[in-house]
Amino acid sequence: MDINSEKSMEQTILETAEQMFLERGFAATSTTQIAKSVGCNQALIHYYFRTKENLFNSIFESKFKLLFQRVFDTTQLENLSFTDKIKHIVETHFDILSENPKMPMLILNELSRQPEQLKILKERLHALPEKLISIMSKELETEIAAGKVKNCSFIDIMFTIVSLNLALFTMLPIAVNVAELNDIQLKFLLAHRRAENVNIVLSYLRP
Amino acid sequence: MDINSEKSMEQTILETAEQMFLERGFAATSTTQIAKSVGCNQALIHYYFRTKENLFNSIFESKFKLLFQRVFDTTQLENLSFTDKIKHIVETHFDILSENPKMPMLILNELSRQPEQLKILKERLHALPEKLISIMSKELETEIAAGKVKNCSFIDIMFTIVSLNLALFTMLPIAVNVAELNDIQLKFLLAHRRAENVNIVLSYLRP
DNA sequence: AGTTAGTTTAATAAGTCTATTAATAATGTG
DNA sequence: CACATTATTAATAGACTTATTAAACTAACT
Repeated sequence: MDINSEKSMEQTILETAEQMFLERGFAATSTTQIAKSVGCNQALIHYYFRTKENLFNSIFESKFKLLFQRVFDTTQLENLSFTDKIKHIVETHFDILSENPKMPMLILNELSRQPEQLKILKERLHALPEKLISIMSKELETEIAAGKVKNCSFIDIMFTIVSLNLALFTMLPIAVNVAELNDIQLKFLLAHRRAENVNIVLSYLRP
Repeated sequence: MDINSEKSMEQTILETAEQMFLERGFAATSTTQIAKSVGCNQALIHYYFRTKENLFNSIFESKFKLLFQRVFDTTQLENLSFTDKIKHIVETHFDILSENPKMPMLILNELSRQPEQLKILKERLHALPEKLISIMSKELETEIAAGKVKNCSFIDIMFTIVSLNLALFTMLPIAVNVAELNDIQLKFLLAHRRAENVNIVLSYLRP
């Protein structure tokens, strides 16, 4: 009897709902379906979270914050050259998305749908990227001045990194279907694009 | 009295529905809402298209085909150098998305939701990219052999182009909100990223 | 004017969805 | 043990959905 088998109903609902929201999105997931999947009465969902929106937001906000924190974590960057820092950022971002491949679509869909939620997140998290941006921007200037890196802004670099990594995971379900990839081929594609995305960004930085 | 003011009801429904599907997606758009927006009875939607799925698919398929054709059109590429061909492809793809900024999200959402529809489109359109791919792959080989371009596959180049352009438009609603961009700033961002995406791909190709 | 084909509407069936309420079961506490 | 709190269920209200049916309206042709 693991202590986890006594997992609270509230926690089970949260975890089940998260999977279902990731799989089908907010609109296409009903509290009835969640309850059925959890194996409890539908009213219980509303007992714990009152509204479906509440349930969604509490899941979404914590998950988003968690991922956001990891993306902007600077502790692993110390003692790395500028190029290696960039490489590390691309790879870390890629790996976080790898572990949460359905999150990009959910974020894009639900933050476009709920601009209020976006404002809340923005206010709550705006301080997080600052450290990374300040460190990298300063170092980028030095590199540019030394002629080691092409003249560009760190924001543009970030934009490029996020674009390359994000797009891969938003297109993945379609790509897998079109190319009829099996698990091994999928794994290969991911490893290949992970390396390629690093290459692309580093090529872009060459003066 | 323009002859267009006598636009058929069927056409009006198609056009209105297209806008609403683009704006809110399939699940969040009801035939009731479409009818209301068109200004007709809700049963009329079903009279012309029988099901909501039918209506959606006939809009989606024709639109998708149209865009797909433009992306893989090769007529404008003749007499251009390899580098200029790549530049032209990136810019054309970007411009097509610019004119249809909401299509990327709709495609990503609905093709993931409807794998059958994806198979139909795949069978119907698989011949279209062939010409472009064959031309470009051949030329790419020559360039690589001459040491003018880094060793890579055309599929990888395509993947990169689509990623960079697609991601911009999927992130755009969020970016505009977060950065609180006005129309002029938005226009500037788009022009800037259009040029930047070309730069990124061309940098990547440098040996 | 009368018939017909095509268009549009009103009414409604059958189902799902969110959310609430009241009743019951389980658990903890003095 | 008795009481209070918490968890869970059944039942249901009320709104909204897709889709169908039959009736009404419109325009064209004979």
